[in-house]
Amino acid sequence: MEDQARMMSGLVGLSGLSQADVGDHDAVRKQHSLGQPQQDIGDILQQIMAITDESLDEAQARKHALNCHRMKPALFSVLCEIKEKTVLSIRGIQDEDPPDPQIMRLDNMLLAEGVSGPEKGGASAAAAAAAAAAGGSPNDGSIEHSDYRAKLAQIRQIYHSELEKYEQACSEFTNHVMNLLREQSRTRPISPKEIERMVGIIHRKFSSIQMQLKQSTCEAVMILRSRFLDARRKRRNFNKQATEVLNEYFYSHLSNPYPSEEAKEELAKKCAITVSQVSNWLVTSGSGTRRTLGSSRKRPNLYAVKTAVDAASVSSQASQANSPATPNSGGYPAPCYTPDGRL
DNA sequence: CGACATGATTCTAT
DNA sequence: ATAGAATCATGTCG
Repeated sequence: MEDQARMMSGLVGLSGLSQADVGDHDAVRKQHSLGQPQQDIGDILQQIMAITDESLDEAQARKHALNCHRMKPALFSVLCEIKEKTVLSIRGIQDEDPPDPQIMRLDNMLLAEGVSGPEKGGASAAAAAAAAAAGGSPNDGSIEHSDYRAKLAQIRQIYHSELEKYEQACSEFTNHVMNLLREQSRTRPISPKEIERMVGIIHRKFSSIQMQLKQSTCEAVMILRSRFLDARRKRRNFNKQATEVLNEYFYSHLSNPYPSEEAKEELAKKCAITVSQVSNWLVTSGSGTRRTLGSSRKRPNLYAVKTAVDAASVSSQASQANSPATPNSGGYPAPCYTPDGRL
């Protein structure tokens, strides 16, 4: 409202009309009806004030008429002048746009999971999957892994296509608004700064959509993880050779079944399993052995291992040892089952 | 299909 | 913090 008053006074100065003349609409109309040329300004103002009450078509026609009006450039420059002053006052309140911490968290997670960021799956993942499918042992978990990768790639793809859609929509809308503002800037003063600010506002509005997208993607990844990487659900028995190696180690180190990291790595490599699997195995087997002698729950097959170890000591090839599924009907060698006579 | 085997995880006592 | 026990969940075999 105050702007309007200032605008009026600006125009007054421009056109030479007195303040009283502009303020008094009846007087303006009277003067207009008298056909005095200076009354154009008052007339324009009237039309501008009334434009919002008109229908779209009418307004459009009126706009065009006003645009062609001979006083338009003068009016426009005054508006610009006024705008220049008012813009200075709003300049301070905007600017800072700290990145949303929530978005940052989501971004970090997506990056960590390999959903966003550089394409690192791609060919190598496909190759790994192919290798796993072709020759991988069914027990080494690589099939699950490749399955996981495939699903992750799927999520990744959906995420990117959605993000693309989002970005397209956002830029389309931004462009639309910018064009609108540019077009309007022919009739009212709009500084580039203002357009920039509007773009910022639009982006902020859109970022909530982006957040939703990222959030649901994160959720999908979490669900996928819990389903696929929870090895308990995807337990696979180790292959024969692996259990043999582990058993052999276990019984030759019964006195101290806590291998160093290097030793575990060695075992893991031999058995084609992970180090943590080796640890797990030792934990379960150890407690199982101590716990189950005499119970129905047999952990490592002592008889088989003993023979395996014996055989290994002769031929250094434990492969021809009795199968680990050796009959337990014969029972365990009872309390003194350790090769080194302990326990 | 049910019982057992077994790798992984969680709980507990030290 | 850690070892060991208990438990869980899935695999395997008859």
